[in-house]
Amino acid sequence: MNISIAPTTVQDSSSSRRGDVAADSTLAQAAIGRIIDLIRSGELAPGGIVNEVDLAKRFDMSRGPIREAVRNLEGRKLIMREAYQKARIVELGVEQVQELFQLRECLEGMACRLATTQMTDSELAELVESCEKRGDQGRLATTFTNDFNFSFHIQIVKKCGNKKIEDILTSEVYELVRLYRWTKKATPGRSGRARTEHWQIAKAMQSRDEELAESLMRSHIQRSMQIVDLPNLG
Amino acid sequence: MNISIAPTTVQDSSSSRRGDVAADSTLAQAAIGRIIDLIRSGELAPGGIVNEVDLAKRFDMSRGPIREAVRNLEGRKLIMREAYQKARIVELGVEQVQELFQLRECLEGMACRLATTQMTDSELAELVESCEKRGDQGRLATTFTNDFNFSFHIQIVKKCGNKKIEDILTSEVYELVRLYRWTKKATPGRSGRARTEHWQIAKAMQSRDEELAESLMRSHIQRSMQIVDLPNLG
DNA sequence: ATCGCATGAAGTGTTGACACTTTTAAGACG
DNA sequence: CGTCTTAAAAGTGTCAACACTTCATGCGAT
Repeated sequence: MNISIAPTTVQDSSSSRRGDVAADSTLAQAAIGRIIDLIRSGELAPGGIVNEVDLAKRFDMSRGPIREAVRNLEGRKLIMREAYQKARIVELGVEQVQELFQLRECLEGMACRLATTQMTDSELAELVESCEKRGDQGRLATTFTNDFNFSFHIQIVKKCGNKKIEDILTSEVYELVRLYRWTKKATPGRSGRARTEHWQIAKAMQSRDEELAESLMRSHIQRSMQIVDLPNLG
Repeated sequence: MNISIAPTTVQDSSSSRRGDVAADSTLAQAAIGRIIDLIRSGELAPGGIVNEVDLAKRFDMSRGPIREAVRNLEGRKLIMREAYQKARIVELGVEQVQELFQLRECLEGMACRLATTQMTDSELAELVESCEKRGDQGRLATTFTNDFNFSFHIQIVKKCGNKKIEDILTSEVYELVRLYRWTKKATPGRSGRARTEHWQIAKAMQSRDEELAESLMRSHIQRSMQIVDLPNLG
């Protein structure tokens, strides 16, 4: 069936299939997308080393485009490296994950506030509805099955009307958050509570209460961080 | 005397002089710094085209490192480009500058709140003092004389304890804000009012009032945006 | 046995040549 | 004259070879 997964990042996502659109016209661009795919699929885990030669061979291109791609990802702070040292996928310690969620909290809080004034009535109705009908997501058999929780947040962010905020969230923050998400499922009952919180936020937005919407979103994100336990790090 | 200007970005700043520290060990790294210098100095203005060959000749290196540098800056969203098209320094329209300030508002608001709990008493005392003694800055004869207004904000951001927020502000937001700052001076009386607002913020922080500090910082930034008038854009 | 040093291997950094795309400008044609 | 075609120029994209740095292995000396 091959459902193309809606990628958080609009431009540079999975390049693997679909050669029709000529979306990734240059190899470097394609490399960016494919490396991100590797990161999302977990093949390149946090702290994992990014070997230019390996990637070049695997993607069947020379090292030039690879280096450009790595530099780009480095600019987005998804990859870290120092001169002549192996590049690594960023690895976040406990405090750094907390920092990330603080960042997300204030950005998404603002996004939610803005979206509350920006979205149309019908869009909001749709948002509420999507919170009410349950169990309909997560059954797509893909690499990222646990993406569905994001869709709510992404819907809002995309409609906040502020491209800068949207950009930082989708191209930097979410990619990182995604890496530390998989343990979340372990906590039972969380999923249902999250859904309730989503519904409350949507309702606040529908009644055009910016203040409440932002506040709810912020505490929702705070709560969601407390669940993420970090297994392996110093 | 050669006062080295404290650069907003710690790592990748001016590489021009000081060959002792071997800070920019690779050419690509050096190129990043020098391009940023070019942007800050205004030689590469918003909308200006970034020519790889020119830069390569000017920096006396091959195009490889230049391309990597451009890719990095592209990742930071300071440079835009599409395949086979000339790369350009990002150019912001009116709405986009507003978006940028919204972003800055929520990030710095959060940073200010965090710094209020993080900074020591002596650091806060120093901050207040630096707001009270006036006319002592801006006399450094450099390319960026009007940087001094930033120093207040940077002091706070550096002490907020959240590296992610600090990073986004210094390596992405401030660079862009800087580009649209020079018209600000035109408004008379603004400078004094800004100083007053800085003092009020510092005072709120000193009395450890997070809520007030964040709120004051947010309105301070809102006000500072309203001053920036955009001369040339569609 | 351990420490230090040489030596190779693996990986990153840089380069100049070549291929492709876009833009510019000149010339042919209406 | 203006417009279309076309060829050169300018700029970007890619590659393969080479230089440099770091890491790993093993050898010999103490």
